[in-house]
Amino acid sequence: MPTPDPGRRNERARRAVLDAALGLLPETGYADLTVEAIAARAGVGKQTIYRWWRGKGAVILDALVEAVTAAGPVALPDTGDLRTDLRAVVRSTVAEFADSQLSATTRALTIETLADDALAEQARDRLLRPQLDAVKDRLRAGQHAGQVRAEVDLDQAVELLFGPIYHRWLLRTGPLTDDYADSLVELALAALAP
Amino acid sequence: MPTPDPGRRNERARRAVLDAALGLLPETGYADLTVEAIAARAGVGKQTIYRWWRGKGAVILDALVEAVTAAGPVALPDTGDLRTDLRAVVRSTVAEFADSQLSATTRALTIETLADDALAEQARDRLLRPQLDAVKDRLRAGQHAGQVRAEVDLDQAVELLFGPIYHRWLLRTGPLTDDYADSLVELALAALAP
Amino acid sequence: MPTPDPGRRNERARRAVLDAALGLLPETGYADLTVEAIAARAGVGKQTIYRWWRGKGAVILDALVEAVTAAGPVALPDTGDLRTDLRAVVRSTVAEFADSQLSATTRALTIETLADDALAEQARDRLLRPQLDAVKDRLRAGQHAGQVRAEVDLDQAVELLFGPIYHRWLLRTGPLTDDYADSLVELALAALAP
Amino acid sequence: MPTPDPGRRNERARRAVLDAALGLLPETGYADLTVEAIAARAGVGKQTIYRWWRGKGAVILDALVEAVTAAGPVALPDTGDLRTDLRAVVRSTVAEFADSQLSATTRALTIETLADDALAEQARDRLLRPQLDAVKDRLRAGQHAGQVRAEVDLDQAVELLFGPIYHRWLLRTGPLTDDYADSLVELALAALAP
DNA sequence: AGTTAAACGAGACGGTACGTCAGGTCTTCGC
DNA sequence: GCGAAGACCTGACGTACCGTCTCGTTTAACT
Repeated sequence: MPTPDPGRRNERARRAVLDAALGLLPETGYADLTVEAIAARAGVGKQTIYRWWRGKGAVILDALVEAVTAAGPVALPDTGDLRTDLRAVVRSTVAEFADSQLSATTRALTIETLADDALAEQARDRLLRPQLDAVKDRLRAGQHAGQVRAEVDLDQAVELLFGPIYHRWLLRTGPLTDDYADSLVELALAALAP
Repeated sequence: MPTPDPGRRNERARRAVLDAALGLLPETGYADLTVEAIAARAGVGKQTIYRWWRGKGAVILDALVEAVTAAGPVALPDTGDLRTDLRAVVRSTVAEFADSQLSATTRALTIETLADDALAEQARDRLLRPQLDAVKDRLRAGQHAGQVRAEVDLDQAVELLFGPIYHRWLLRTGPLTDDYADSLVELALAALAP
Repeated sequence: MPTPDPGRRNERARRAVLDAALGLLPETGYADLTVEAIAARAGVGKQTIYRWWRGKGAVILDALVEAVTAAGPVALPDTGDLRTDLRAVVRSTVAEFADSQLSATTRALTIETLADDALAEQARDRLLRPQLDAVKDRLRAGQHAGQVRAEVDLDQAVELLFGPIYHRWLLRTGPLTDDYADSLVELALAALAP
Repeated sequence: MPTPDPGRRNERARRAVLDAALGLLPETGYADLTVEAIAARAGVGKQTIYRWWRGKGAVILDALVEAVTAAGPVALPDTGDLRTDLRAVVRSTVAEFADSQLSATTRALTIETLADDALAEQARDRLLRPQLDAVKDRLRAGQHAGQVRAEVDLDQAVELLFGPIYHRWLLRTGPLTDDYADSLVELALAALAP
């Protein structure tokens, strides 16, 4: 089965599949989402899906990447005040996890990610990395400005900011509110500041 | 067909199911684990599983709770030095996530947890809470000893310690080593110290 | 996959499948008959069909055998006059092939028979043999009565009577009427008579 | 999209398709023969097959007609001795059905013929009729020579000769040997002779 | 000790979705 | 504009498990 020729790919079919997948996700939930349903909704043969994707996980990932990249490049505001900027990004991240609609999507992808290493890599590099890198860049600027200790590993700093959110989201150990976001930023700043 | 009588439950069957589940998990991976396979391996009728559990997720959860509880009550050392004690617990947690065998189990439970709220609660309360509470207790002691700021929310403090590990584990963004554990503790201590 | 235990077989499901198959056959034609449709019509899972039969051919065969056996044992009249008796059986056979309903069934089975040796054997032994043997018995009686030459091979005699019908049916080279049946009997008798 | 212009037809493609079909037939058996496989083997697009033929049945038929007509016009020997001449043709027909290679082809065509009336006509007229007519001609000569009763319907006579062979072949009720052919001729002659 | 009702093993059942295969149509090139 | 190549939609294939439902067969509590 020689890989199919991407040059001959039907763009309409591709779009229809991605749209159908994104549309079905909140309706049925990820666990009950089936390739068959995506194909039906998209008006596409199942084979057309299996020709271009490895399964529903890959479809969802592509759909999300598409949706995110369509939103344009990620960039953090740099008001000069690190606290303000971090509050903005952490608040919006917390809100994203709190939103049941968006959260469903994240949940879907996380499940698939846990079961498929190749997919996990893709999700990390194509979806999350740009987000995380943007934060990292802002922190680097803060480092140059003397608001973050020079010896801090910025990757760890990013994880310090977002890891607790994942923890609370996965374990449902507390509310995901703006207040929570703010106090999280305070803790993180305390850890990073000179 | 009301709830079956737990008094008449066959202990041997229960054990066989839990053992079979735990045994199959690393062999097939969680996604490919089936109730049918568990029943076959356990030499048990499928109905016996469905009589006592809601599905494979519930079986796995029970199996893990059993395994953990067998290990005895959780308690953190209190050497008086907070840094030392936290290093110990964070190192061991990181090691647990790094171990591919144990990690598979965690992965399994996380997947099920993401797809089933009731199960998530159970997992949180019966499996994780004891762990987290132990750490929280140690931090409270530190607070009394003046090593942790009084106004710090200890739940958040715990999340600050373990959240980054989840982040790194889920996203595979870096190595899970003792060094990493130590520097994580440093960051956290910086955040918590007066 | 050790053969399933026939003792546990569900008779209702068996009947439903056979009835559905027989009912669908004239509606869709054999070529367009699908296992899926049989299962749906019978209100049965596909697996239940595949558990007990090798495919649609085997189902149809069973259905026909059942239908034929239900009609009771085959026996030719023996009026003493061989010509009369043969005319009766040949006429009815010709009529059977002429009838588009019955013919569809025969056609179905013949197709499957041509593509599956094991099925061919079954069809021959369970469906046709009784018919042919009955004729053979009648011819043997004629032989004893001196109406058929002693040295004639009775199997060949039977083939001489029915072979031409198959020929005309397969090749559609002429009408299948009572007149045809009668003149066929005349030819055959001329061949067999002393 | 009316019928394509036969003038522009690519002869090489036509030949390749027919050869591929004939070559694949004994390898895969008729039931498992696919248009896709024929196209692949012939190095031809599927559409090229569907443009010129209605399906695999039509391809096979054309291939066989081609093969037979290539062998030149059919003619029966007329040695003056009807028995001798019939033995020759019946023996060769029996041998043809006995040969597993040739038989596969006949089987293929018979299946298709049973499922497609239009094809059945074509097969009868273009493939079989010449054969049967040749025998009929020889019988007519015998009739003129007084070896066959005048009132015998020659079409039926032909069927009397070949029908039993079909019967035995379809039902696998006995061997297809020269001896069988000879005794079949004897029976037929007994039926036809004055 | 004998009775009886439940849990048990086994596995057939009606279903749903899987991932594959081929059918027949449509589209894109190159000649 | 035919022909090659092959992607497309369709729909059946045969398989794997689901969770439910009988079946006898233990097994353990109550006569």
